[in-house]
Amino acid sequence: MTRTVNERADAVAALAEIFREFGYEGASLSLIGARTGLGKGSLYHFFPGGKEEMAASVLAEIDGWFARAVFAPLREDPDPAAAIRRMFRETDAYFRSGRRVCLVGAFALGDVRDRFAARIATYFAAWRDALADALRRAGRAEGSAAEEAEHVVSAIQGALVMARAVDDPAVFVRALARLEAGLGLAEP
Amino acid sequence: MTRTVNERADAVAALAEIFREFGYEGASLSLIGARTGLGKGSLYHFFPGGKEEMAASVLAEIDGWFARAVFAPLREDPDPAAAIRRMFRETDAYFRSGRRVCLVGAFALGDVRDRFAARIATYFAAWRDALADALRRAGRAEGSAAEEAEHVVSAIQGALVMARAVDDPAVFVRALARLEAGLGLAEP
DNA sequence: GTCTATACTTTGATAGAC
DNA sequence: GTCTATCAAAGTATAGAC
Repeated sequence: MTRTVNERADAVAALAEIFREFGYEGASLSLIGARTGLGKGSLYHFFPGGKEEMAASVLAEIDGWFARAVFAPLREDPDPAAAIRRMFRETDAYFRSGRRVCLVGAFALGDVRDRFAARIATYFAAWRDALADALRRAGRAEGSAAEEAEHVVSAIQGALVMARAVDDPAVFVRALARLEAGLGLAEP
Repeated sequence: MTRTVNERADAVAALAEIFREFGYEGASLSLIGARTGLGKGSLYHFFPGGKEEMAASVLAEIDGWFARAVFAPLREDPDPAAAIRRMFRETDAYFRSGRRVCLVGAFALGDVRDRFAARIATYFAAWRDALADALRRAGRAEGSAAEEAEHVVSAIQGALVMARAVDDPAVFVRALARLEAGLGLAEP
């Protein structure tokens, strides 16, 4: 039994890795079938909308994970500095210390930008705004918080690009450390 | 006469825009034919290796442009601070103030990463090392110059990703200004 | 050099048996 | 739910006339 997927949630998780590795156009249905161990029949049973619905489901899953694990704490944790430190920890873990790319960023640069434009924009804006909120609650001035948040989110993306480009995950780890230190939060 | 391309160099320039817009897999030969006004026969006359040779030629052209306009001055200009300021100006112009994506970065995240891995890595490493060299010559300590250069190059990439993701080129302009100011170079 | 026509493969997607 | 068979369309690439 080479079956690796038993329900839709498993399928979405597997699809995420496949899209990360091969991109949207590069992930053919035959490749997806081989990787998930699911035939086309099963795939279209889970995702009647075909490949586009598969990718949309993956993006929704990513969005949901970040909303729960990162954005919500940034907005709601009574200790905003702790929430920001947690953001860096979760980000490092999620991106496997630079060995995993950001699918949303890859889609933003790639051929499917327009197809998922709304969801891509929402993901980045939500991250930036949640971080700005935490910075404000931690005592930053309005304008400074917004600018700093935009910088951190965009620099994280850049570190993922460069880590992958030069094939050195340490680039990402160094960037996270530098960004966190640059915010000058009190240690717990 | 809808012909838009008269020689190989024109074809490479047109191909660069097409790959930027649609990605490698998304740029089909029929699309390329339609955009360049060249038939398949002409395309295979210019690029016997097919699409892969087209993309490789584009990457080589980009690499060459940056080497001449940015990397060489960073290494050779007797005034390293001026070369760094020039780097920011050229980068802003090249990426159309955030309206153009970096094809090398897009390839690094995308499905063709492995195919062009060597050239992608070289581009990023050359930029980082040339900038570190200029920073060193401008008086930075060894370790600080390398770290700062890595940060600037990766943050530029991230700003391009985010500008595209939220569809706001101003993100890129703000990032360049912040990075340049952060280097604390004397104004000319 | 450039075009048209075409070979051959793979794509995403559907239908129907079980 | 899952499989096999199959579809039409699009993919890259080649051949040959001009």
